[in-house]
Amino acid sequence: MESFKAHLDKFISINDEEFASILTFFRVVEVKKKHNFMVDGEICKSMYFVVKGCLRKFFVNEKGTEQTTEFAIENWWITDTFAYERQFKSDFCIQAVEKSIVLEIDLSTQEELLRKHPVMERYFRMIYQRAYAASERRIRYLYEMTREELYVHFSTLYPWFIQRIPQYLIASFLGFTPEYLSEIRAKLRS
Amino acid sequence: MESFKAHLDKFISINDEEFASILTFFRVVEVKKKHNFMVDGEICKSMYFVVKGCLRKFFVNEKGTEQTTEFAIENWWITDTFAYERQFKSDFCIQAVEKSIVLEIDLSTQEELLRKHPVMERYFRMIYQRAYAASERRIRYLYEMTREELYVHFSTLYPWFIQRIPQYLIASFLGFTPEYLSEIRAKLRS
DNA sequence: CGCGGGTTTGATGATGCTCAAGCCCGGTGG
DNA sequence: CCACCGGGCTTGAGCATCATCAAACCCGCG
Repeated sequence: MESFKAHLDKFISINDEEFASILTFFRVVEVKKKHNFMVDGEICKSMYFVVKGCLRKFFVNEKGTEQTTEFAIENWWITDTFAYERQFKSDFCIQAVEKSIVLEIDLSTQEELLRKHPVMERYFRMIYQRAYAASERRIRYLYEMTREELYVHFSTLYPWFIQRIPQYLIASFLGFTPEYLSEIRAKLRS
Repeated sequence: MESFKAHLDKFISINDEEFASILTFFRVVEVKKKHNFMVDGEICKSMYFVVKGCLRKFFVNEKGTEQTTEFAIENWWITDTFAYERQFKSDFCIQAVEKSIVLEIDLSTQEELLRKHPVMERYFRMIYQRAYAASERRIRYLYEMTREELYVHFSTLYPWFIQRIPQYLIASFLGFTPEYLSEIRAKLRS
């Protein structure tokens, strides 16, 4: 869990004992590809921090196809924030894209953690601030770019990610059909 | 500023002296319609809390039309979070849609505030968490719904807002042209 | 009364989806 | 080792959604 410590160090300063104590609030989970952390219709109990691997969040639209709205790779948190905060049923699923190692925490444990370690209040403030900022930009891109531009932008920004993830998930994340992605790629190739 | 106190009370508990002290970190700004709080290309120095009125954030796309990405009404914060956090140039503008009263705070003052009143760390954590959750849902809607559905959804959820704001801004916010909004409305009318 | 910003209408065309089919390739069982 | 899946990627035809452009209209306001 050194990578989690290194991650925390980017936002707050804690010593080793403190970190050890903080760690006790989390549960380490190792899962293989396609493992479901969360299923829609059930209470969103936990949030997940990716130590290694990759998760995705998706929903099933009225046509029955899975629509990916978020990926989480190393050092990212993922959950259905709205449902988590209120302990509601989620209408999302969270699934492992690869074999992954994840830290899990549930709401009451997190509250306990925040009480015992108020510095974590600052940590989560910064994490959410960052997440929100990313989200703001993402929304802008969705407004600003055509599907083709989205793909080009994404693949130049994260070429390694394109390699790592199957194309139909990329298409699903960018909000279009695999067929159309295929067309775009063909066009770019020529 | 009782409304700001009432707003804070929803998240944290503070007494009157504490609130008075907190208030000193903010600057109260009264502006009229069309006032520009932020202009693109300039450093994003502050964040803004709307006490009364309505602000919007927009950018100008390559065709020269303004694209609204966010509204802030009473009890909402608004800024270019990414640029604010890093004190970068913003590529957004923030403008008053109506005559408004706003609380302004800049980054170093906010840091000072957080140092003096650590409870505000918790407040902002919750604010960002909420904002992020809203953003997540928004992204889902953008994936899930057609433009027409977006409009119907928005106008049933916030009918009073539709009254309050000119249509071309609604269209801009929902990501389509005023012409198309007009068509949708005509269709719904019949 | 005329001006101008906002809304409406309609014709035309691009973008991106649907559906159906074929292809490629790695894995599995015989 | 080969035959055969079957999942994912590709191709193409046809179609819906939505943008563009131009024009008219409406109405509040100076």
